[in-house]
Amino acid sequence: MAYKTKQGSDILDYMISTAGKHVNINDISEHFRKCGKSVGTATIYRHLDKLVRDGVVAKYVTDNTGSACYEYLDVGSCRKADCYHFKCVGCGKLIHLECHEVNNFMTHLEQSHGFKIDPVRTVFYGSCADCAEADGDTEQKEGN
Amino acid sequence: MAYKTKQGSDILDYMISTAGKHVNINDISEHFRKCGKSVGTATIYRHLDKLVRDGVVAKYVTDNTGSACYEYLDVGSCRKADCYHFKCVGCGKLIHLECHEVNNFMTHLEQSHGFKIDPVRTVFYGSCADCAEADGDTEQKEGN
DNA sequence: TTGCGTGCAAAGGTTTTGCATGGCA
DNA sequence: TGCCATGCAAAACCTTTGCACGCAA
Repeated sequence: MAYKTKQGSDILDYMISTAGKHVNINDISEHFRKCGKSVGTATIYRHLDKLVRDGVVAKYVTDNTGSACYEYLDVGSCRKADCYHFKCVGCGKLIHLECHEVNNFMTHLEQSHGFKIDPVRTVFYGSCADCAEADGDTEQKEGN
Repeated sequence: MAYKTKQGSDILDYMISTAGKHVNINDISEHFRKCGKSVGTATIYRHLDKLVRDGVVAKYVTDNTGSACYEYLDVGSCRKADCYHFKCVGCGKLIHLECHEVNNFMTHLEQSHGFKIDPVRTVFYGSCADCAEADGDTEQKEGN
């Protein structure tokens, strides 16, 4: 992607406009279709792939069935390195998790275990306060 | 699966024999092929699906490309609640992470943030010691 | 005998790839 | 003008489903 193209900008713009939300290929495709400008699926995949490699966008995979979802990482306003994600399997909410303990823990992992965690890729799954309360601990339903 | 069948037992036996390791559909298929008894893919999926629903086996999805991997949960001898997974994005290895700090951290998350983490679904992404060392390249080499 | 489990193949879905064309620099 | 990006369609992949047959109870 050495060249700056209309499609590339459109895709990035759309990702920025959805910062904090999660979108999948279908969402993006549909958005462009609604706007009258249809962008090929392959192009979307190719650009998203690059954005993910560049650390501009995060890719979250929750299931083999269904498509991956992507999220724009607002690297400017938020120190992404200290920012982890927690996804509630109950209600489907994806929550930003900013917490000193996280960093301490990640430092421990790196120093004692040699594991260098990538915040952009790592998602914690579990139940949020609301869902844990309403649900107890039994099996959860797909809330997505 | 109301009936007890040879295939069902074979699949469960194999899962038990690989306790602590991660296998995918292909591994299972190949194992049976080597043993002379070939089991249909659909059958493997169907049984694994049931085992996952029953909580006997965990299913980990790390990427949309590549197949999901499964792990027998030795609920008897191993406190699965204390067992997390770390996936190296460099070499693709999936590593068991057993560490007291993890538990402390998870407890903190639950008590201070109300997040109850599900160990079976949560996978940490990053670089393992080997890959972090040999870093600098975005390429992946086979580390298995 | 009843009806579930099996296995094959086809279908279903997402993602990737090949190739000719169009657009950026 | 020289390449890169695009877009279409086909391929590649994993997973699920339909259906006839075999096997467990």
